[in-house]
Order: sequence, then C-alpha cells, then structure tokens
Amino acid sequence: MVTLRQVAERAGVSIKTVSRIVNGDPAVNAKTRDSVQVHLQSLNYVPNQAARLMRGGQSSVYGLMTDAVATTPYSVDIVRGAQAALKEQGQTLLIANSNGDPAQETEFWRMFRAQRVSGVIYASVFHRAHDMGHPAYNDSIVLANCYASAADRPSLIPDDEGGGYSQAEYLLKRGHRRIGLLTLIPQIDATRLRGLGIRRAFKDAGVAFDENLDQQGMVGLVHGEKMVAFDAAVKMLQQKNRPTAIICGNDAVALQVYSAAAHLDLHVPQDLSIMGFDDLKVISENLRPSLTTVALPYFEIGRRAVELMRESKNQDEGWSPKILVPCPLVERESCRTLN
Amino acid sequence: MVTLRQVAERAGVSIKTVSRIVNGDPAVNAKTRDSVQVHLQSLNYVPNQAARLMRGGQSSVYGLMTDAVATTPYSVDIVRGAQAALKEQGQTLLIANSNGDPAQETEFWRMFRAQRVSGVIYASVFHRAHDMGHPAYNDSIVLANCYASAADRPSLIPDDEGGGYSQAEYLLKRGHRRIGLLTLIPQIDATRLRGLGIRRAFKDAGVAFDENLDQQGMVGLVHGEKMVAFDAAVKMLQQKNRPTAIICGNDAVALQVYSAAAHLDLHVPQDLSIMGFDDLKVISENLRPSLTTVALPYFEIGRRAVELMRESKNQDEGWSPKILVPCPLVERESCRTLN
DNA sequence: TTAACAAATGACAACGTTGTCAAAGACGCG
DNA sequence: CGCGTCTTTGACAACGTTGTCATTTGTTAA
Repeated sequence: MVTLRQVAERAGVSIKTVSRIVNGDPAVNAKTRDSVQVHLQSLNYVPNQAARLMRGGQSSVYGLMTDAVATTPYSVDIVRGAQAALKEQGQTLLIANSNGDPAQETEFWRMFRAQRVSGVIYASVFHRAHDMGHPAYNDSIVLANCYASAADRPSLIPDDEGGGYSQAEYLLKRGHRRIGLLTLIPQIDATRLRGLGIRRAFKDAGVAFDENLDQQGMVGLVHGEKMVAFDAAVKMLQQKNRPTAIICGNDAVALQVYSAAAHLDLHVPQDLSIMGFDDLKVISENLRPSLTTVALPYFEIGRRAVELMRESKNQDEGWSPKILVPCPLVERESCRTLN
Repeated sequence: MVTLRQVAERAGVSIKTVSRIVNGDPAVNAKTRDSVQVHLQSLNYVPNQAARLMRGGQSSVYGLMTDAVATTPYSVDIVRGAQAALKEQGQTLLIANSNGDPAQETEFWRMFRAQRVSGVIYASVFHRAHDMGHPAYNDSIVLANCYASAADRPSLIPDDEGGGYSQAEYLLKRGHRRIGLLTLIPQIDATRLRGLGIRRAFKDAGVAFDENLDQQGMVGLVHGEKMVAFDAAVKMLQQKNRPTAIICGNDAVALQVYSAAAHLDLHVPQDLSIMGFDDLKVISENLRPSLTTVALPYFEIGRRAVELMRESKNQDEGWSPKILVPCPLVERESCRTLN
C-alpha cells in the first residue's frame, strides 16, 4: 500500500505537504500542488482510513443492524435508501444481521463499536415497538420501521393508519360497500393501525363496516407466521353475500387471493377487486391484472434515517421524535369501479 | 472510548499485559489475568479495530460490490450466505452498490482500498461474463453469479445447464410431451445454457422438442427488460394443440403464466403444469397451487464465495477456477403427472 | 534598506495497538 | 551459593495520518 511518506519522498517534499494536498488545504503553493499531484496519480495513492480514524477523525462507515431486513426481499429498499443518502458523501454501510437473536445483537453492537462506526440504523422487518435495552454503543442510533418502547431514540415508521385509510377510501369512492379484510397477524402494530384507518374511512364515508368480513390472512406468532389467506379467501368468497373487494395485509396475501379467485373461476377485477399493501414490485407489477396497492415507503425511510442520524449527532439529548412517513397508494388494474 | 491504557492504569499493570489478556496470550499469570479481566468487564473495553488494522493486521471487514444484488429482492441470498460464512469468524461485510455504473465502481474500488478490506466479492444480479478491467484493488476478488471474461479470477456460478435439464426431465418423466418455454432475454448466459439443458433432456428421453414452443417471456436489452410472459402465455395456450406444461425463465414469468391460465379459465395443474426457476419464495411458496421450481443456489454461492476468498489469499496466482453450483429442483404442487 | 507581516513548508507528537526485545523474578540443579 | 533456564512483565518502536507549532521564504510598507 502506498503511503504519504512514499509519495513525499518521490516528490521531494514533506509528508505534511502531501497530506495537505490530499485534503485540499488551500495553504499550499500551486506549483508544489501540481508537481505532487502527478506522483499521487502515478503511485495511485489512496488514504488509509484506519489511520485517519485512529488520528481521531470521524469514520466514514455507518452501521445497519437488522433482524432480517437486509436479507429479506421485503425491505431491502431501506438499505437502498440509506446507501443512496450515504453515497453523496462517500460514506458506506456495514451491514449486520441478527436474525432477531439478542446474543447476536450484543455481539454486533460490540462489533460496531470496535469498528467505530459513526452511527447505526436499526431496522426491523416489520413495524413494531422494539426495546433495544442499553446497547454497548453510545453514538447515534436511529430506528427504522420500528420505534423505541421508551421513546428515547428517534425513529421512522410508515404511516400505517393513513395507509389503511387510503385503501378503504379508494374502494369506497369506487362504489364498493361490502369489503373484506385479510389482515396480517394481530400482534403487530401495522395490523392494528391499518384496521383503525380502514374503519375511519368507512365512518367518513358513512358506510357501515361488516366486522364478519375482518379475517386473518396469516396466523401464528411473530417470526412464526403461517399464510392462510388462500383458504380464508376461498371461504369468504363462497358466502352468498360475498364481498366485491378484498383489502389485503400485504401483497403476498393478495397473491393468494388472486389464486383463490382463480380457483373459484372468479375474474379480477370484474368479479372481485383486490387491494394489496407493500408494493412488493415483483408481485404487484407482474400479476395480471397488475395489483393496486399501498406502497411501504422503505426507500424513503432508509434515506431519511441517514439524515436523522447525521442530525442527531449534532443534537442535544432527549430529543427523539417518532416520524410518520406516508404510504402512497399505487393505482394499477386490480380494482374496478362499481356501476 | 475505553483504551488499553485506561484499563492498564486501573488494573495497575502495563498496557502490554492487558493487550496480552485481550488477545488470549497464554504467557500471563492466572492471577493477573483474573484481576485484569474484572476491569476489562467493568470498563466495557472494546478493542479499536482501526488501531489494530494500522498496526499491520488483517482487516476483519470484507467487501461486497454488486451491480444491484444487495438491493434487489432476487439475490439477497448471496448476501445472506456470505454473512453466514463470515459471522463464524466475527467478520463483516461492507456493502457497495454500483447500479452497474463503471464510474461508481471505480469509486468503490478506491473505497474498499481505503478501508483496507481483506477481500471483495463481486456479485452480479444475473449470470453473465463480467470484465472488471483492472480495479484499483489488489487483494483477492471472487466473482459471484458472474465470471471473468479473461478467466483470471475465481468465480462461482449457478449450473444453469443442469437446472434446465432438471426442469425438462421432471416434466418428461411425468408424461408431458408438449412443453412450452417462456424464456428470459436471449442475451444472457442463463437463457442459452438452460435451453441447452432442456434440449439435452428431451434428447435423453427420446422426445422431439417443438421449437415453435420456445418463446420469450421477456423482451428488451439487459437492464431494460420488459415482461411479456402474460401475452405470450395467453397466445401459446390458445393454440389448438396447446402445451400441457410450460417451463418458465423465472418465477415472475411463472406468476404471469398463472395469471394467463386464470384469464383463460384453465386450472393449474389440472389443465396446465407450470415450472418456475429461481425459487423466489415470496412467489413460489405463496402461489396456490404452490410453484414447483428450480432453486438458484444464491445462499450457497455467497457462502462459498467467502471460502474461496479466504483460500485464494493463501494461494499462488494464476489459479482461477469457475465453479458450477448445482440448482436443485424444489417440488411443490404446480406440475401434475399425466395419466 | 529594514521591519513587519503573510505565505508556504516542515518537524514532531499523538492516536491505540501489537511485535520485539530486555529485564526481573522464580526455580531447580550442581 | 552460583548458574542457567523458564515464566512473567514491561519499555519502546512502529503502523499512517493529521493537528500544533515553528521555521523558512516571499512580500509589502515605512
């Protein structure tokens, strides 16, 4: 590896002068600068970040810890968003995956500390409260897609209540009155909040919501979910007074509802309108008819998490907002307007 | 941050003794060790990796550069596999995303060098030749899901030819004779190799392959693909002598074939068997009937990439194998046996 | 011409760690 | 007791960088 010393020797100047040039210090003669630049190029000098960091600087590396996000198709966009924001300043992400194992997490907090990363984003696969205890890491931590139970960390979460409202509002405006729900498991916040939003939309529209049509598309406990949307949908659609539309807890649930419709020879959207959640493009864009759904703003959450992290470094303690990021409805072809 | 010096002062020993204890050097008295351990714990000492690295050691950080892998639902498993292999030794991944932009890549090679990462995995979203030129990085580089045109780097690629063979063989064994193909774009290796494998299976079974049934499920150029599988499938299934099974270029194509079948009131698998490729679980496991498909061994590729990287560090130059990783068939419910 | 000042450059220490080597103490043997 | 050997410990340098401060060189005003 080429060092400042080697460049300095070749150029016949002191180490410090080369250092100045590398760092764009204006206090250096133009002639000197040019002549040294040549050697920097020819030796292909790249500053040693480890040395810089040890000298006391800020690391250009940030951490991303997650229970599964980085490695799950669903929410990679958080990573993408964070990377996009970091790239502008030549910074990068060290990614760690705990799979939700607390022992692993402790390990990774140590690792982040050992690497002296400048800040950490803790991202969850799904929107929930997360108590991270007192991680062995004292720099800024931002929560993405989850929030601190103790409200002592800034966090970014999707506006699930608003998303639920959008789903129901969209269908109600198009004349649907009997609308079925196939929800995620009830233990998670997303389910509760969207349910609230949906009911608020019904209320605003002056339509009564039939609670019998509120069914689970998934069952089981957190991290041990089982998909049952197909069976639930078939059952719901075999009722004499079947719903004209079904709101799904996510796009995978919607996929099963498409399958259920096909099974019963019902056509989408003529016989049944389907609304998803997540906007997982590999599903929503490839289904035919393509899926109208509400997007989880993961990219935006990742991007803003980085901003928040940078800000909270300069901030005094005790200020930890919980920021709602809106979930835009993406209109495609799976919902029809009733006559 | 707690340093060796601080621990040493508290414990009343020299820095070096503490260093020895931290690194498990046996040449230290048991009593001393115990008394110092207490202070290490209470001060929560974590060694500064930057300092260690500067002292000349090996970095515990590896790099993963990709055109899009890390941030695309399709191949995150490469990341998961790599992380699993690294975790055992307390190592981690720095992840960079070039989006295929060469300028970005140059930038990232510099960054990896600046961070002194111990090795880099270059992963591609799809199986292809990749000419990386002469990156400004001299440590070991392993290619995942792509291979060096110049064959001067070790690489790991899926056995697409074998995967194609499995697809066709499975259906032929179950009595299918007219089998349609909806392929990926012809420009990529995967398409060509799987085509070869499929035809080899037909030949081995002594069945003639109808070339008219070889259609594209996607069109367009690399990085600008457009999905046309739905239309192609509808057309193919409206023929009087329609195929009894369709082999798809990936699971998203298969998803569109399900949609096409539903559109034509054909039932899967009674009226039509469908075979996917990739085993993208969010699709393959959630479809009803669930999708029989051939898995891309991305996790395994990621895992072995790390091993290969470690090995190639100790290896002499000029040794750069191209390793084929098998693609196992995952049997589910979408293919029936003909009477 | 000289003093005062600004610009350009360099010497040196420090960051936290570990390898090298030497010193100090403990122990056994003749 | 004196010697060699082994165990345990510590002093010191070095890794590559940058902040601090001093030195050298150049420039301006009196």
